[in-house]
Amino acid sequence: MQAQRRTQEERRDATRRALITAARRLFAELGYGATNTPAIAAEAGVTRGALYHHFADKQALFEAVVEEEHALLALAINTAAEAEDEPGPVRALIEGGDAYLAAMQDPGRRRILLIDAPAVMERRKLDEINARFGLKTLIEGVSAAIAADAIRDLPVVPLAQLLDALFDRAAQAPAEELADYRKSIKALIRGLKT
Amino acid sequence: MQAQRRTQEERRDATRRALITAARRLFAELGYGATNTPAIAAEAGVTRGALYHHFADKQALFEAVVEEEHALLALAINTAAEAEDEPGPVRALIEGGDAYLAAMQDPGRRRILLIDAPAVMERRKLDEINARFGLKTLIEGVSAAIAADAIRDLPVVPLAQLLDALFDRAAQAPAEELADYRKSIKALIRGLKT
DNA sequence: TTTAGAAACATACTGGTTGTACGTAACAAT
DNA sequence: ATTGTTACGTACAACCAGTATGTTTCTAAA
Repeated sequence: MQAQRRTQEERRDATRRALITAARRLFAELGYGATNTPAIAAEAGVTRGALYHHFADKQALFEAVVEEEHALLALAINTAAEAEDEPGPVRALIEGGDAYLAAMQDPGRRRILLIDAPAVMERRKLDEINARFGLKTLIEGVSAAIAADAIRDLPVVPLAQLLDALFDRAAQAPAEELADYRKSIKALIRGLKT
Repeated sequence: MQAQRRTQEERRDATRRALITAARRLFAELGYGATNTPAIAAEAGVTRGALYHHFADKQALFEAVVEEEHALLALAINTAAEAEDEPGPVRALIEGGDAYLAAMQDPGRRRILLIDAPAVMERRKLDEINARFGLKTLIEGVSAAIAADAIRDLPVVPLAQLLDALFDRAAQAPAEELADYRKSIKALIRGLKT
């Protein structure tokens, strides 16, 4: 079969995409440690040479996966948020959290973002990604709520981090207990009302 | 030098201790992934043969380290708790949290318990250890607070998990922001009051 | 107190994995 | 066409986890 002529950028993007997709699949299913580069390359239909041409090492590939997964997650949440009509700032926080929990129902996504990423990536790098995506929305939400005098005046970033921690933990709860977690989270957030 | 005669149990305990201590040092400093068994054995002053005689694999050694670290953590917290005189159940939760945060100021401990353990160990095993130590205390505290009608009636275990998540996140905050985190946590818990 | 057996190690080896060096093919520019 | 550059493929070296096997130390019974 004759290889069709492609521009370098097309070639590059295609194999990068194949690699990231394959890696995401395997990282999600097996975890970072149990996933090896031969398997990733095979799943992507390329050789390890291609992998190490596009990514410095296995960790760099993982970081690319994490970045994309965060972007997809943010997309899912924002999509859900735009469907809602403007509620109060406290309700917005709770509903945003619900959207987050819904988007986190994929076990692979949990494995990558909540379990492996903190262990594999440098703290700084993960924080930076977080700041650009999920946490950013939360900080804005908390800020708005405080500005509207809807919740107590507390340090914004720490409070946002804590709410983030609540949702992260709830996301890892067994599905049948999710409702109880949501109930408690609602109570915790509502307790912040002025 | 003549090897003094030791009982098997003494030999066994001594090398197990040396291995766990050495492993704890290296896991704390380098993380699980970057720590290799030759380094652990060298640091412990034994060979890898001894390591694999006492532990099934690297992961089993790590789990032993986690178990001990959790025990030490619980010990530190309980010691601090007994120094306090009996406060109200809500104050008890907050002060218990402060003791936890104080005991978590060791970066190696954070690395092992909060970063690596969730990624390395099976969920079930880690949950089981948690249930025996830190979380157990929290569940009791939450239970007592609800029984005393000091906080709202919410599902105990989920709420305890969520509070645990709060403290875990706060423990990972930069030292200079710890005060802000504690302030927000206090507000969140106090907001649960009936 | 010798001796058989078991437990506690040490040594040697194997398979697998990561990262690199180097070679080749595809595209780009002149 | 050719020359350089980017995208890959192949071969290799280092390392590491785990195992198999040998050796030493302790235990206990004869």
